[in-house]
Amino acid sequence: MAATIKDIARTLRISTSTVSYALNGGPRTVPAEVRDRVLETAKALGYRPNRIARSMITGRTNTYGVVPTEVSINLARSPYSQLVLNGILNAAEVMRRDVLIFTGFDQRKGELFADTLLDGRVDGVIFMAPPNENPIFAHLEEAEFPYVVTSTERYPNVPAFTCDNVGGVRAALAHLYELGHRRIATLYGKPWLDEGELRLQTFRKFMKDHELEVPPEWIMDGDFTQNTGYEAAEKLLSLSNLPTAVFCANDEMALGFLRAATDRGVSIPKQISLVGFDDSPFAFGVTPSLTTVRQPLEEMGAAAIQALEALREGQPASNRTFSTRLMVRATTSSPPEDK
Amino acid sequence: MAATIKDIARTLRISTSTVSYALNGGPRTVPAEVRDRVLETAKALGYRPNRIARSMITGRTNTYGVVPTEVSINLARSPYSQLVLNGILNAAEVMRRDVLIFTGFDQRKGELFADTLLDGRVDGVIFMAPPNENPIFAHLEEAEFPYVVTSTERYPNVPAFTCDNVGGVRAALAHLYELGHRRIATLYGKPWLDEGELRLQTFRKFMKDHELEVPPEWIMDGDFTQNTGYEAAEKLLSLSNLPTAVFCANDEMALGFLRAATDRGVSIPKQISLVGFDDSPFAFGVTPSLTTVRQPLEEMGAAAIQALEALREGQPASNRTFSTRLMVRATTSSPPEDK
DNA sequence: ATTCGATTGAGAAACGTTTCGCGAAACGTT
DNA sequence: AACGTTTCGCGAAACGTTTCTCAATCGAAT
Repeated sequence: MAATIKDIARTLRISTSTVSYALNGGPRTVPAEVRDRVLETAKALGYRPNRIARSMITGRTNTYGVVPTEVSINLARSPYSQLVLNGILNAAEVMRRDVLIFTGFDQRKGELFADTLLDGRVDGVIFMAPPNENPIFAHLEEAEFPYVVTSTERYPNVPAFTCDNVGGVRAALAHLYELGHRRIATLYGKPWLDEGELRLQTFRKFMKDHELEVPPEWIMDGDFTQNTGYEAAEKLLSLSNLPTAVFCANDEMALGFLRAATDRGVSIPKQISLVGFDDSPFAFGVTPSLTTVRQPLEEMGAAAIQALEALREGQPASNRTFSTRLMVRATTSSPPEDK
Repeated sequence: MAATIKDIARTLRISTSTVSYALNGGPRTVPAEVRDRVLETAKALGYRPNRIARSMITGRTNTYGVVPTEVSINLARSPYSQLVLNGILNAAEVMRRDVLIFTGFDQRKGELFADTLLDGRVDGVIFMAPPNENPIFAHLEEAEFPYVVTSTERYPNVPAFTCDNVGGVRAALAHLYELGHRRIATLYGKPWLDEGELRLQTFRKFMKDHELEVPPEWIMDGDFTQNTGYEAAEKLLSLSNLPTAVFCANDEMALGFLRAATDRGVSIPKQISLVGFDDSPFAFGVTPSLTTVRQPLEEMGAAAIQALEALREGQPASNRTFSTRLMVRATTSSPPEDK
């Protein structure tokens, strides 16, 4: 049905190689007159190059893969993934690349998923916030397949695009400390993502450095969703021994916390100050607007795909840690006077 | 480097066809003993099937394309796209398909973009909220390439996945009317997306049927982003002649409106009631939480990709209009007594 | 024993490109 | 006129599969 390069060749009674050269301005030159005739017939026949066939030869597809992982799987509920993906897509657009989203990372594990990634459809792959341990990486390594990750530093030899977690958490806690808070709780992300753990460690270190006590029930875990933020808040707010501030490892959990507090008539920030992490798009729009640590997620996504491009050109791609910025808004203030 | 089917054949001194049959449980049977040996050697050699080569023959890729368009291009700022895409991805996951996101729809117009879509990488394509007129569709039509659209009914022969716009708008307006509102303004989406226009038409019809006057300055247009909602609100709120309610064609614009009102000290809903459209994830979380018309965007995305699958099996895929549901929340109340 | 059908295997064509090797023609230089 | 150098064009190999055709082997039924 669809016209091929052979059809053009046959119509013009010339060889397919000549057609190919003409069409591509290929490695060989073709007299202008012939080239024009080829272009003309191509148009007349409605010829469209078949990228699959080309890929067979060149081994290139001009397409990069993205693997959403457990953390980021539910795109709609994860501003993190939305922003990173958006950064990837916008950068891909200017690079004139397309983006293949692989599904089923969690279903088809290890070897099987490696088969999918390595089946020739993409030139490289980005893992968005991959979990700490997964057999897949060993397979990619072995096949010398280009890949990068965001938001984890767990894989030493892999180009990683992360934010300055330590600096970000410190800035948030220093802000609370300066406001006068001494009783600070935290809601961290479960440690299957090492950023969650890293933020918790930094929290612990900060508290220790400032000689502040943290009762164990003030250290709560969640899975980065609003729901777990809500649940954690309910548990925390029923304690007799309340903190005056809470630091959440991401904005979604902070938002859940905020909702729970509002539902229970606990005033934020009058009774409890709240800090999030990410600076999701809604952090500003929420009432009261959320104090949070901004990480440049779109830039990180863009850097990730640009790194793949560099890798593909044979250049070494290096890690990059983006700096964070504390966005002070309306959910933080001095702690209540009494007590 | 990578092992191929030929390597297996050579190692075992059998033909490639036998290997292929063994590997696929192919169209022909292979004695169990041979099959086991093939599978074993495949594993030993680290063989991975090359899907590109397979696609060349079968003409299938098990991948569907998604084209974000002008309206939805900025994934991160468009809850609409996020939800539809999420629906697509989740459905794709259970169908064991992957999703290729095409970039550059607006840069490379018409013919050129058709080349990209038809280059063999995908079995069909979903246009998320495509604009009213675009030459691309004629090309796809001509190539008999499977495609579907969401949120437009402009293309009569194309399977479309939309919501019941007329019913949704009517429900929203009827709600306001019952609360006692008679002075209602609207912020509609620019008519390059026909849903914007459709919602405006329905608004006009409703107002006419109920013999309500609408001064022209109460009919404002936006481009479905928060910013235009904010700007429209600023303009509207500086009028001497204020409505008591505003219907926005999507939640983003409603949110922008809400922010502008808050900034100006105009109380929602006491002074002005506000209704949105979509029921984005944040509509519930915002303060005051937004009254809005819910459309099942994730279901629509899932239906779209399932329709492609049906199309591919040769079954005719039909249009589908999803019903909407009015979510009454805190931005609507009776109009102020005075005046 | 002979025939028939089913099973098994080999070989090769096909998918649509890109690009290499080779020869012929054209050109300019001595 | 002989030579080297470009330019031009053709044919064919290659990429890694799937699947067709054909032939050979094997059982079982006549």
